[in-house]
Amino acid sequence: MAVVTIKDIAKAAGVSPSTVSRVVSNHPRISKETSRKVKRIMEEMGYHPNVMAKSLVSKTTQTLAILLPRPAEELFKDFFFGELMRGILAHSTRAGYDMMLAAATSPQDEDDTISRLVFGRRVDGIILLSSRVDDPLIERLDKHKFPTVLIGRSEGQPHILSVDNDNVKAAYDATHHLIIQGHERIGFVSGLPNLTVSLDRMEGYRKAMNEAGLSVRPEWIVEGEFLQHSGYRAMSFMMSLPEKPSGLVVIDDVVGFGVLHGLTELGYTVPEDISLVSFNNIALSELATPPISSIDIGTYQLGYTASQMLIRRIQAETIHQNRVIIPHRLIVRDSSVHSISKRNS
Amino acid sequence: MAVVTIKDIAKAAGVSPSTVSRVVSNHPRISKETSRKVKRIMEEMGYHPNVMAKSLVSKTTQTLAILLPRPAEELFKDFFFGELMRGILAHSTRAGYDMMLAAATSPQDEDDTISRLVFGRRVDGIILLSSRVDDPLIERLDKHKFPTVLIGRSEGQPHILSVDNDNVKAAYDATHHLIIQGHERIGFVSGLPNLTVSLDRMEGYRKAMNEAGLSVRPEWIVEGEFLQHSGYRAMSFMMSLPEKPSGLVVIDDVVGFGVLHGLTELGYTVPEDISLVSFNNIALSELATPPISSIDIGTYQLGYTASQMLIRRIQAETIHQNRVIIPHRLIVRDSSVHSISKRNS
DNA sequence: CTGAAAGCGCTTACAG
DNA sequence: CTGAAAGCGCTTACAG
Repeated sequence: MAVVTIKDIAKAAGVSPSTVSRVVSNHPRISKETSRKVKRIMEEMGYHPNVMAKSLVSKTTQTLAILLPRPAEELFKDFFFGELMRGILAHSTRAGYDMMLAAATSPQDEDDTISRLVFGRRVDGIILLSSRVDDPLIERLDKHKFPTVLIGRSEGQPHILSVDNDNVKAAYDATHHLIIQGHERIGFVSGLPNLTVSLDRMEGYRKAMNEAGLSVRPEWIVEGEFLQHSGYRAMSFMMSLPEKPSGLVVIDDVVGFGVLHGLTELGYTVPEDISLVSFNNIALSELATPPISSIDIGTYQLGYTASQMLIRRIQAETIHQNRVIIPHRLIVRDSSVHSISKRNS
Repeated sequence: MAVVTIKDIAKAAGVSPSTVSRVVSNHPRISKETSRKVKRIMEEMGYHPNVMAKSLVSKTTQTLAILLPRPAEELFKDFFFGELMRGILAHSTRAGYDMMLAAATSPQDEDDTISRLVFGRRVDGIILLSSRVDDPLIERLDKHKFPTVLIGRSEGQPHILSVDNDNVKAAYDATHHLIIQGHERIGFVSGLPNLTVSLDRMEGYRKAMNEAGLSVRPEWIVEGEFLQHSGYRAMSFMMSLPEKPSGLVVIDDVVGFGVLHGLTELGYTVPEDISLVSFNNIALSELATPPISSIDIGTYQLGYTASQMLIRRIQAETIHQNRVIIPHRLIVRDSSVHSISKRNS
């Protein structure tokens, strides 16, 4: 590729590089005539401004980064992630920002990545996915006042920008839904215990159970990862108990798929034997057999809003709320309700 | 954030900026002592090299871009994409490259994005997803000899680097599998006709049908998008025909989910009434009811290999094959086989 | 309305 | 082993 610089254009147009630069940035005090001529020459010679050089002087990169949580490998297996990306990209593209995807394989690696991207001034802001309890990273970014938006929540840094759901309430609603269907033995298939989302949903589950005066057996609570695999395992464990739950709240639809598959395989019927509600409402939940009841957490909105807040912050606009809660709603499907007429049974 | 530059370090260490630069890049002819001292001071002052400045002089960015096909919005709805990204990121991260995600909303926008990223020298190479027939973009990149890898194939530029499946053979295999199960009326639910993957799979389908002496009715071929929605629509159309197919080859698992759901809803049984094979083998395919037979196209490998080829190309290493074909294999599940004992029927 | 000059933060022959 | 100088491609006060 031939590299055409601003100097080449200047020479060809018989003006100074300063003038070319002003034409490129549509500076107001440039004569129409000069502007037209320079633009024509840029076109002819195939000029494209060097983004790096521009960044260096403007000290801005027009780029954001999404930092994938450590086990990025796993993350992508959860389909929830794609929807989140859609939301983030929709807004950032519109606002003229490029998006960088940074995967970190180890904590050490994560530190290096942050150093490179953030302190190396490669990006203007960063979106953090999946908040862990006591995440040192959040503290580090916060201390340096680097524009950051967290999807989730952080206990240590209450003033950090964040977008989240009310996960306590969401889990409460899911559990309550099973309770009013008459279930008394309700289990909870959770995610990794170091994720705030796991803690919050657990809390909502317990709260609903307590309020209803139902007891929570420790063996009805199983932790795992966000993989169908985990759902399968959790299910086989619970179904081996002398006193089995009759309803399950499951941390994620993919895990829910695993649970459902396992139950079917063991000959149980959903919802007759076991009722099921999970979270995230991924596109395939409604296509499961039976369709899975799920808490829609507004995944796309979550991403869109995160991008919006981050860009506002970068552009030093006033931000009215440091913490935005995206509303959730329970989508009731056949996996949790007997009374809905089964179409093919 | 306080900005510490190489000059600050130089001053504090009592050496020249050149020396600091050499320490940073582990230049061999720097005394152990100087190196140690400078490193200590960098640590103390919190020095991080400015990536933009480095790029400007080195003319390399250590960054790749993935250009999302135009309707990126849709793409993310297909779960296949996440797996592809996993593969791409796994390798690129390992090789020390950052990844940029570029979404283009319109053709115009796509051009601007390319100009900015490629000609603005913001990235060192680019991975193109989803090859369309006669894609002008491929030609443009190829003409400028910009390091590019295409996931898919391009008729116009046979020498461009590409990673692909043998989609003709894959569809042949899928169709043949139905044929040896005794099906004679087999339909094909395709994707958008401007994608090479749609064309190739269609060809394989026709080929298998022809070889077996089976006729292909035009109404048994339906085109749509890669969404469950499309599967649903295709299915209702075909099931309204006087002569319905008894087997279906479906371009994508997500579409397959839609087909399956629709069939179940209409009271058909799979595979007894209709047998089904689709492509991509996404994680949830095996959890469908019944589990969906699918051609595993090695999605992760596809991404991994693309990244590998691109980085080799950038680093000017010898590339033995311009075009790499990732092998596929048919995963037979209950959706296409009567004889497998149904666990719960 | 336009140009000359300085500078963004780094690297790298060229000398020594 | 180390430094001074030039330069990567751009922008932006400062003059005029």
